[in-house]
Amino acid sequence: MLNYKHLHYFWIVAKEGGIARASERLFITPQTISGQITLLETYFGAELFSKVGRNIVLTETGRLVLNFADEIFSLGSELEQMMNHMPDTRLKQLKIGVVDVVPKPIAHRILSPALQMSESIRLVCREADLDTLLAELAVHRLDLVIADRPIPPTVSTRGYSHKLGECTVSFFATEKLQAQLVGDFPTCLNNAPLLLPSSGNQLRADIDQWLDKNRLHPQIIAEFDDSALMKAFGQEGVGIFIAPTVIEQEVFQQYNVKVIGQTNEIKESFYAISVERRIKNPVVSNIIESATNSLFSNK
Amino acid sequence: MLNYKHLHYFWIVAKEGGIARASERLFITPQTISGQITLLETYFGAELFSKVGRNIVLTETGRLVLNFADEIFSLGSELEQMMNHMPDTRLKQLKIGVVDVVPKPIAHRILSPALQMSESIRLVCREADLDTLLAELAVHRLDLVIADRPIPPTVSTRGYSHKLGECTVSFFATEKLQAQLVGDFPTCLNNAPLLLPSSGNQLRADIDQWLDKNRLHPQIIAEFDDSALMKAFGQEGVGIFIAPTVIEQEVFQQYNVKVIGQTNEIKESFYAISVERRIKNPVVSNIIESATNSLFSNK
DNA sequence: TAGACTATTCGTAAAATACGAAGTGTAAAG
DNA sequence: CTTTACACTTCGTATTTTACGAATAGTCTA
Repeated sequence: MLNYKHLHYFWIVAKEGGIARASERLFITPQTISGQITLLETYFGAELFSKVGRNIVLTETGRLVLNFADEIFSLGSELEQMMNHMPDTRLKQLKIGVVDVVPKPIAHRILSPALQMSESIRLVCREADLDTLLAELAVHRLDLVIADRPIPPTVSTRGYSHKLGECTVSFFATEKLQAQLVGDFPTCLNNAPLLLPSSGNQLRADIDQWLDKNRLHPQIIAEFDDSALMKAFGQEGVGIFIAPTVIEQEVFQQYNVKVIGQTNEIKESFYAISVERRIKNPVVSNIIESATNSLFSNK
Repeated sequence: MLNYKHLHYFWIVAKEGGIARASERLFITPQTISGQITLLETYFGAELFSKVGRNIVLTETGRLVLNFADEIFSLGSELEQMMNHMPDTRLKQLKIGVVDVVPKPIAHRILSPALQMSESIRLVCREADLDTLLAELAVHRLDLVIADRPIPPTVSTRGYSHKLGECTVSFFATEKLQAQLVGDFPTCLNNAPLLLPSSGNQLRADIDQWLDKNRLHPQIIAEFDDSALMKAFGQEGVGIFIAPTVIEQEVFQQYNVKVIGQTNEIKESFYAISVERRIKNPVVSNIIESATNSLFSNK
C-alpha cells in the first residue's frame, strides 16, 4: 500500500529542492525526511533522487512521480480548503423532498414548525416527482417526503405514509376570464379553459372523477407537474386552475385572481412519507404532529 | 495536515458501503476503521457518515469528500501501476546530449564503449543545440554533452570541456554534381553550390576562414543546424557538403555520394562537456578515455 | 585546509495505529 | 415477544510507525 505521508515528504522535498529546506518548512528534522524518502524509494523499487555534489536532484523517475504528487496534493489542499469554508455541517440538516404538485404555501405551512424549534437546524428542500423522491428516500438521501398521496403499493420502495390532513379545493381565475364564463359554478366550467395537474397525481384523478360525475366538460388547456407553474399560467388568464381553499389568501395576493367556486366533493390530501414506521428524528416527528393537529383545523 | 490514511479508510468504507465490509477488504478490524474515521470527521469538523438503522450512509458533506477521494486515490493507484510496469530504473541510465551538428556516425563511435561495458546501462540520448543542452546539463538532467566545440566562455553555465580528438574533413557530392564542377579541388569550389553548417558552430567558422584564405567563393545554397539533414540535401545533388574524413565509408554507403576533395587545413574537433572537472561516473570516464585514445588514431 | 552545509546512519523516544474485550442499538428469526 | 445475529462503537493495551539526538561522511567556499 502506497504511503501518502512518504509521498508528501517527497513532494515537498522536490518542490523545495532539498531536504534541508523541506525540513524547515515542515518543522521536521532532515534525518526523518531522508529516511522516509528512502522507504518510499524502496517501496517503489526505484531511485527518486540522485546525489549531485552535496545536493540531491530528481531522477527521470522522480520527475514522473512528481507529476502525480502534484495532482494528488493539489486535490488534497483543494479538499481541505473546501472543508474550511464549509458552514459547520455538524448542526443537523433536515433533508425534505416535496412532490412538485404540492402547493408551495402548503409545503411551507407543513415545514415551518421545523424552523421554529429550539435547536438550530438547516432545512434542505428538494422538489421533484414522487418516484424520484422515493428513490432518494430509500437511499437515505432524504429524511422525509411530502406528497399529495400515500406511497403507491406498486412501488417496491419500503416506506410509511403518515396522513397530515385534507382540505377542500377552490377554483381560481382572473377577473377578466371570470367575466367570460356563462352560468353559475360549477356549470360555468363547461367549455371553459381549465389548467390541471398532470395525470398520475391523486388530485387529478379526483378532479376527473368529479367532472365526470357532474357531467362537466371543460376545455383542458394544459397539464402541469408543478403547481406553481400552473398558477403562473393561471395568472396570465390562460385558464381556470385549482388550489386548496385554505390558501385562498395567498393565491389572491400572489397571482391576482379570484375564486369562482368551491366544492366539498374534491378533497386534496397531504402525506408525509418516511422510511421508518416509528419516527425517531424529533424534528420530523414535530413536523408530522403539528401538521396532523392543526394544519387544516381552525386556520 | 490532512491524514491520507484516514481519507483512504473513509474512501473504502464509502465504496464498500459499510465499515464491516471495508474491514474484510482491508484486513483491519472494524473498531480501528471506525476510530480513524471519527478522527477524520473531527479534523474536518463535519460528519461524513450518519447512522441509519444499524448501517451508516454518507452525508451530503461525505459525498462531497468522496468525490475528491475518488480522484486522489485513482491517481494514486495509477501512480502505483506506473511504477510496477517501469523497467527497473535502478539500473543506471546515462543521459547524453548530442549537439545536432555532430555527425551521427561520430556520435555513435564516441558513445559505443558505454554499451559494451559489463554493467547493463540504459543510454538516453537527446539531440539539440549547444545552449539548450548546456542548460539541461546545468540542472543535471544530462550527464554529458557531446559537442564540436568547448564550452563557450560567454555562457554562464559552469562546466568542463574534455577534448576527445580532431580529424580532417572531406567534401562530398553526388557523381552528377561532381561532373559539373570545373577545375581541380579546391578551385572547383568557386561558384559551386555548397551546403554548410549554420553560423555559430565551430566548424562553420573554420570553413569560412579557410574559404577566405584561399580566395574561394562558392555559392552557399543552404545552412543547417543538423548535419544529417545537410547530408540528406547533399544526397539529392543540391550541393556539396562537408563531413569528417574518418566517416567517408559510412557517407558513401548511406548517401550515395563521392569525395571531391579533402584538406588538412580544416579540422573538426569533438568535445565532451561535463559539470564536474573530475569525472566520477565510471561509464562517462570510460567514454572519454576510449574516445581520447582511439577515436581518430588508427581506425 | 578549516568551516559551513547537506545528506545520511544508528539507537532510542514519542506518536500513531491496530487489536481484544466488552457494550449499545437495530433488524430479522424463532 | 423474545432470541439471535449483525453493525458500529468505546476502552485499555500492544504493536508499528514516525521523529529525534548524536554522530558520520562527503562537498563546496573562503
